[in-house]
Amino acid sequence: MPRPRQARSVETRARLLSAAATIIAEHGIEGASVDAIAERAERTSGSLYGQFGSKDGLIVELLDQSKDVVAQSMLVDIEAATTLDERLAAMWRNFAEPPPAARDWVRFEHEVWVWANRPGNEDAKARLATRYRDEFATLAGALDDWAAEGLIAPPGPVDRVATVVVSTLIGLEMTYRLDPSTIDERSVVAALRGILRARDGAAPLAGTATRSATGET
Amino acid sequence: MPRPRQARSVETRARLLSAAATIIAEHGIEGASVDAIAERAERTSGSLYGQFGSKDGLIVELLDQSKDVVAQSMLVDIEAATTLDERLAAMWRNFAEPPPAARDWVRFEHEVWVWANRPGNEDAKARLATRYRDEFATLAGALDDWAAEGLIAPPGPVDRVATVVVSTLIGLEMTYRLDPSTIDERSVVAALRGILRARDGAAPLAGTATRSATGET
DNA sequence: GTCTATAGATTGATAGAC
DNA sequence: GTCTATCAATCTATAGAC
Repeated sequence: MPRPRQARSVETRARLLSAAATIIAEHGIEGASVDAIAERAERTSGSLYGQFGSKDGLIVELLDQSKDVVAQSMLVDIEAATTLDERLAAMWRNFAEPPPAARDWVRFEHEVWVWANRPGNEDAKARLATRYRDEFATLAGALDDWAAEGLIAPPGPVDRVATVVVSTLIGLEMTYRLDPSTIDERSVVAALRGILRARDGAAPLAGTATRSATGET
Repeated sequence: MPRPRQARSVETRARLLSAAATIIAEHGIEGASVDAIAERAERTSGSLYGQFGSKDGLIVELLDQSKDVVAQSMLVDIEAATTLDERLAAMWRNFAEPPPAARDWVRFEHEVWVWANRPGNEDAKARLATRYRDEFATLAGALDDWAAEGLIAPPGPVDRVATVVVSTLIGLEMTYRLDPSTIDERSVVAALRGILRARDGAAPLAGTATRSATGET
């Protein structure tokens, strides 16, 4: 592993990674040439090879880094929300309309998913799978809390349900990306409530709601 | 057999399309060279340009064709199933483990989605969006029937719910593709039941509390 | 660690014969 | 409509100076 000791080296690395994320988000992995990445980072291709060894080396590094960017943004918004519906809506909005800083990374995720799933990239695929599992586990922790509060009654192990929830959000985001008019927040929240078996509260079309009985099981 | 010349042309077109779908499924759109496609079709690149004008022309044609292949396979399985759970499971299996004939097309769908979402391919994106909408509408018709039978109580317009259901299946399939061990059929069916507000079984719907089939937390 | 310069291979696309 | 032959552009990666 290369050990950048100088400040300039560290900055070069960061610049290259950032430039790569942006260009890949726009043109895809094969469409992002090494020269184009280096130019945007105000460096040269030689510098890129010095830092990452190869183009694939840079992609893998990028793949590991994107984890924090995307997940962290979502967790902050979830914590800020108070009601269940607000939390679910916050999750959705983080997928559908992520903050500008995370926008490129969301698009990058799609590019890297198809890339990692192609033959020859099994290493990256395994790495990406691990990363996903970590994020599922994070949400599972939150679901556990919500279940303890009596807000939801997950129809299975929280790990499994969390995996389903995140996968659902990914699929919805894809459809939304293709044509935003086909997905509305209300429908998404209703779907998530259904998956989580949310109890009463402000369900869009659900019937009556007495109120949340805490100690009931 | 009339018009042997035309027949050859028709076969060439079909061969090129089939070869392209296979190679793109494996190597992606940019990774599938015109020469490689032509070679697999036992033709030459000149033939490809004679038929489709350009590589992008072929992709668009492929995009339109894939519609029937994927959706048709699923509808057949749904009709064959009798109970709601069987239908939902059949839908999932068509995404997770499609029949060999459709396997390449599912992978192609992912490749074409990221490609169409990149700047410069807005035409293809609009075309793909239309195609998706058609498929959503098809499922919406089925959901209408199920609702009439009292099997489900969709929490919104069937068009919206159908869109959410298909999107959910797409997202689940992506996670499954990355690591099959993270998704099990039981969880998927439970999620779909939740989204559709399925009646009977473990969920009395209109009532307040859904009966928790699992142990408590 | 980063630069310049360039090698070596591959790409999408075209021209013209048949 | 399909083939052969080929071009110009572009790509990843390397070599060597500093």
